[in-house]
Formats: sequence, C-alpha cells, structure tokens
Amino acid sequence: MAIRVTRKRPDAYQHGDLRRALVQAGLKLLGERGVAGLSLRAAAELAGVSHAAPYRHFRDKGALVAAIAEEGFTLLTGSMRREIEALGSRDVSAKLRAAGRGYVTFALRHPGYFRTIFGEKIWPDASEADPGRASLRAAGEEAFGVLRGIVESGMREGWLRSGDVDQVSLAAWSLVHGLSLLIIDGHLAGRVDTDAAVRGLTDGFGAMLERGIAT
Amino acid sequence: MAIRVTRKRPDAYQHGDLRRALVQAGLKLLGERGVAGLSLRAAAELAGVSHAAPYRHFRDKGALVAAIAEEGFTLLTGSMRREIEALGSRDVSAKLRAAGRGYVTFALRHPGYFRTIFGEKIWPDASEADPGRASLRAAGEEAFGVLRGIVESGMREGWLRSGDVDQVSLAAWSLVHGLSLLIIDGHLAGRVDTDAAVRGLTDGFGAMLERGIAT
DNA sequence: ACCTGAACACCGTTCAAGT
DNA sequence: ACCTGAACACCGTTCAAGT
Repeated sequence: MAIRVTRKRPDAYQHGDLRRALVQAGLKLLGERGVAGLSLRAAAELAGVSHAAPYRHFRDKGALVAAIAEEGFTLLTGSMRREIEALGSRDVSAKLRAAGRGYVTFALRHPGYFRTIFGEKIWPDASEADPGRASLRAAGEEAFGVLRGIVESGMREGWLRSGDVDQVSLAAWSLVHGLSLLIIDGHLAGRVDTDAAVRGLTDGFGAMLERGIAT
Repeated sequence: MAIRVTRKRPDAYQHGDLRRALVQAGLKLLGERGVAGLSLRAAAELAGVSHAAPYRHFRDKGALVAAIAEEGFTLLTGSMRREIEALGSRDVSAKLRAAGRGYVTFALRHPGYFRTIFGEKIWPDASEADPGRASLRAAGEEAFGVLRGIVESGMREGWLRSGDVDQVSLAAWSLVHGLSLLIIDGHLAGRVDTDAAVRGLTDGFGAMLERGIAT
C-alpha cells in the first residue's frame, strides 16, 4: 500500500488540500514508523509545509489522529467484509469465523492503524459535541455492525439461541480484539505469526464460542 | 493507594535507593496522569534528582517501564487471586468467572498500569537477552498461569471437555483482555461503568464460554 | 560508583507577522 | 483565509565534568 502525500509546491503559498495531505502523511508515518513516529511536525514536513500550518485544519494532534482512525476503521470493516464474501456461504458460524479472521488479519497486517484506531487518545474526547468525532464514531459502529449483523440474523433465523444480541456480539468482538492485541503487542511470543496459525486460532475460538451460543 | 516516593535529601549527593524511588515515582505518575504523564524526567524530579541520574539505573525509558510493568503484573495476578479466594468454592466455572472478574476489575481500577503492562513498547525488546525483561516475562506468565491453572485442573477433573489447554486458556484471556481494553479505551460509551455491570458482563461471557468448553 | 549541567534533536502548541 | 518563524514548555538521550 504505497501512500502518496501531496507536497505543497515550494513556490506556491497555499497547499490546496492540506487537510487531506496531512491525513495521508499520517497514514504513511504510521505504516513506516509506528505509533511513536506519528507526529504533527513530521506530517507537516511530509506535506512540505511549516510545523504550524496543520493548526489551520486540525484543532490539535488528537483531531488528526481521529481523522486517521476513521480511515483505519473503514479498512478494518473492509477486511472483515472481504473474508465473509470470499466465503460465499450463508452459514452463520462460518460467517462469524470469517469476520473474526478478517479482524485479526487486519490488526496483524496494520498494527499501527489498529493501535491508532483503538488507542486511548481519541475516544475520551468523543463525548464532547465534536462533529469530527461523530463521523469517527459512525465508522466504529459500522465495523462493530458487521459482527452484530451476523449475530442478529443468526438469532432471527434460529441458528443461534436467542438472547441479548449486543452481549453476544460484544463477546465475539472482545475475543478477536483481545487476541489481536495480545499478538501484536508480542505477548504470545511469536506463537501466532502465520496466516495459517491465525486461521487455526480464530477457528478454534469460533468453535468454542459457537458451541456456547448455538441452538 | 498512596504511593510514596523517597526523595533525595538536597544536601546529600547520593540517593540511597534511586532505582526503587524511580519505580515508585513512575507508578505515581501513571496513577495520577496516565501513560502520557509517565516520563523519565518527571520521575527524576519526583525523586529529587537530576534528569540524567536515572540513566545510572536504567538503560533507557523502556527499562523503567519494564520495571513498572512487572509490579503491575503482580497486582493483576493478585486481583484475580483475590476474587477466586473470596469465592471459597472449587467449582471450575465459578473460578473461571471470578478470575475474569478480577482481571477486568483491575483494568478498570488501574487503566494506567494496565496499558503500561500490555503496551507496545516493552515487549518487542523482550526477545533480546535482557535479564531485566526475563523477570517481567515471568511475572506475565504467572498472571496467565492463574487462568491456565483453572482450565488445566478443569480438564483433568473432567469438568471441561479435554482439549488444548493453551488454546482454551488463551480464549479466556483474549475475552477478558479484549473486554478490558474496549471499556477503558471508551469504545463501550460508558455502558459498563459499575462493578455490577462488569459482573453481569463477565458472568455472561463466562456462561457462553463455559457452554462451549464444558463436558 | 553515582550524580550534575549543558547540549542535541526531537515533541505539541501559541501567536504575531507576513501573503 | 492560509501559512511562516520565533518562541515556550516539554520530551529522551549523551557526555564531560564534578563529588
């Protein structure tokens, strides 16, 4: 995924679309140097602009991070949907496992995005009435909605025992979320480093959860 | 939990036990100002020492963070053990739920420690031959061992269907780990903010998992 | 052996000034 | 309306020098 950052022409005074360029620069920094490498100043430099210029477009660093996280959520949702579609099946259990695989796979391929999406910084402020964070929240709901939709239809069609849709979906989410973080933060000491290992584990987890929630 | 940091006496030249004082200062900063507030310079100031002094005791910031994480793991293990003991039961399902409750409760009460323990920074270096990180790793294994021990005895005694002890334990860990982070990072929008809510959720999760792994 | 002070290369953020 | 340059208060880290 080669990320292109539109630089300001040195002779020009205005950039044109600095906001977008800064988000792209942020994604690039995240991918190449990780969370620690994501700074407002470095993003400004990539866009060919002074370090104070970003403040015309983002209130603070958190606002840029929120914009990046929104893109990240879209990618995460896409990763889950792709696995489900590749399946070409209507089986609820298989779909749930596929979604989980898509989730964990995304985290492993893009740990920088993943940590940024779910990191501490962005969300606490989301309670404030801030239009920028509302769309971030919506992107998050859409990602969760993939899992929730499967659980909901599974219960409606009688494949899953009826119960609290949110609680069951949250359990599935917690399971893949926890696994993803334990892996990318290195707590599993490289025990899960191939796609096959991820598949084995998510399928195993899926089997446990499904026995617990199936009719 | 009032944390005491031994300050160097201004007239003295040496501190006496600066290493320990820096760890205490770090725990204090973490508790009061969160992960972002934990800096080597601030810890040095709390200990009444110049900002360069810590480097006599810790190779870099990561080494201090690792020392703090080790203390954090001990507290996490204690939180799980306390819930299990309060139970006074030998029932495997109840013990598993109690351990999960202890895990999530600790994360909610000490989000700063929790994030530090499991954060990105510390562990990647753990693969290097570094004696300081070996004891950190051991502290982590002990925490995981609480869950693993319950699963292992459950299988041995026939309460849980026999299978891969590590995989089932890892599923339990992922479940409480994911839930903890989703809550403290604010993704559940305050839906789980009381001890009763935590209990309800961990018990619900426990029921699902247990139906999935019980005989 | 342990600590200090100055220095360097970074941060985020603000603000007067320039175009 | 948008951007720059200097400034401020922070970082982590290094290193010669002091005790």
